[in-house]
Amino acid sequence: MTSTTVVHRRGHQQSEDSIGIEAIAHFNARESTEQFPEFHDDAKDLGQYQDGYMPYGDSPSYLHNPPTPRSNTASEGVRTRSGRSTRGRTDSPFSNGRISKSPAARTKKEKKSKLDRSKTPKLTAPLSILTKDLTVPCKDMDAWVHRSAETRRAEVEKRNGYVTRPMNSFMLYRSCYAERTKAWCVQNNHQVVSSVSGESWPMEPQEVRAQFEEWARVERENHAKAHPEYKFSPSKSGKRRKGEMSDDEGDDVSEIDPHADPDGDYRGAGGRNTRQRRALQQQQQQLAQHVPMNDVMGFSSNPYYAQQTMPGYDQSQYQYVHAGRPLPSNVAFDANGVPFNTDTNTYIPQAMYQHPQVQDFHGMRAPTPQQQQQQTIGGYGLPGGQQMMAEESFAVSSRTGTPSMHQYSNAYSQQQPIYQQQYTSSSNHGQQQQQHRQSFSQYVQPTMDAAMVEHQQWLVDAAQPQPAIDPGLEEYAHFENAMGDMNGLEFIQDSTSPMDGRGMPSAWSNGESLQ
DNA sequence: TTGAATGAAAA
DNA sequence: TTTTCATTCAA
Repeated sequence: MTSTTVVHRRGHQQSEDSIGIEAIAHFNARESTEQFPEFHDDAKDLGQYQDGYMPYGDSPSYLHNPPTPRSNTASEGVRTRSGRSTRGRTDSPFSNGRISKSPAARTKKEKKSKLDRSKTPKLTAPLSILTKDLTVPCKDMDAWVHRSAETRRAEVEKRNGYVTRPMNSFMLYRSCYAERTKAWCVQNNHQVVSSVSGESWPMEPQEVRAQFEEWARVERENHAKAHPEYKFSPSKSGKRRKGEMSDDEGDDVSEIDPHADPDGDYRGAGGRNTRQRRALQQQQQQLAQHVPMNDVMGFSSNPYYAQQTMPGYDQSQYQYVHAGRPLPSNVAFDANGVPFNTDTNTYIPQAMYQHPQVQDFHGMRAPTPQQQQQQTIGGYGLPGGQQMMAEESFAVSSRTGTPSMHQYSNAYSQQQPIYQQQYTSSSNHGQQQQQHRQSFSQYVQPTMDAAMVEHQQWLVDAAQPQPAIDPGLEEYAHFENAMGDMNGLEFIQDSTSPMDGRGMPSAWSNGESLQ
């Protein structure tokens, strides 16, 4: 059975994709869910194109070569390490600035998200925010992409000579937040990480994505330097195209399957040369020092972060949920409002979160964006590229009149560009800045509350056993007899005291320790 | 999971 | 020829 994915032209339902976001979009949701299907694809491409492209478009200082936008890649002759630029197809010399909509401009492909969404939390905000206060660190991607050629070659050695592809922006992003995502989801499942990352990625503010795209560019570059001869050559093992005959050549080229665990740290393939491996591990450990993302990238200058230091915001949230911010997904609260992990039935260690910036309540001095930037980006001792990037992003965002339709069906994103504009443009005027910040807070406030409610609801739902059928329904009563104890729902109702409830629904028994 | 790149079908 | 599409593969 070939796993053919039928291409439904009609955007019959993007639900699977954007539904997570949709759930958040209290603002848009009410209107029509219909608007998405048709516009989704186009809007996506356009939006992405702009978003991905513009931050670099004007970049005077950093490589003239913008990273490729999205689907329509390589519009600028991207120099791939393969030497041969992508001029095979999309790189038509003609398509100057124009995305040709030709014959059957189709959605690239229906994606089959094979992940059971019920096991993953719906994101109400990007991971950079949701996991902001987790003590679990982000990976230091800057150090990662700047690995020396020696290190890179050593890695290859470790893989029996297999040269892996450089990570693209999303993979870097995913990697950066993997641990945090696991912590937040309280699951150690790479599929969940992928899914959550994928949902979060389009919600990330431009600065963040631009930063990862920049890192991806650096990664490609350094990868090329380390492996000049490398050329991506995917195996053709896949099924043939339409009319292709299926005859010979079914040879699978892949004899080396260097990877197995998609998520984790690579575990040595051949396990040879222990000494070398060990040295490498040390190297890697040094390189992969963990540094909080906010500090690394100055993301705290982002409105998202700024807003979380708002007294009003924190206060209300703090009152609402004791942690004062979105919590990991498998969190529920006991009768006293103390958070505990529904997965393990244990209380959540305090260390899991920084405590809300209570000091901000009183002192309430959120650093200005400039301060943040200088502290974080400038102080990080980078080649300066990042600082540029940040500035560019701001500049760009200020001329981005319209947020891309697709990616933001939620209130955050729709507001963000607008706010950024004000936020940035007023950076020289303390008063205005204050004012804007305030207004942003006011605007976002209800959103965040809604998000919290949403999340709370999710937590509650998630904490329930999975029986998919509301016991309250009469219909269920009928089925109950018919189905008997088939589902073994016995333990359901002892939710009175969640703490002593032994059996957790299988859905939560993801097992797998957190390393 | 997204994105970069490939090879081949389709226009 | 150029554009579109299905695939592979990075973790």
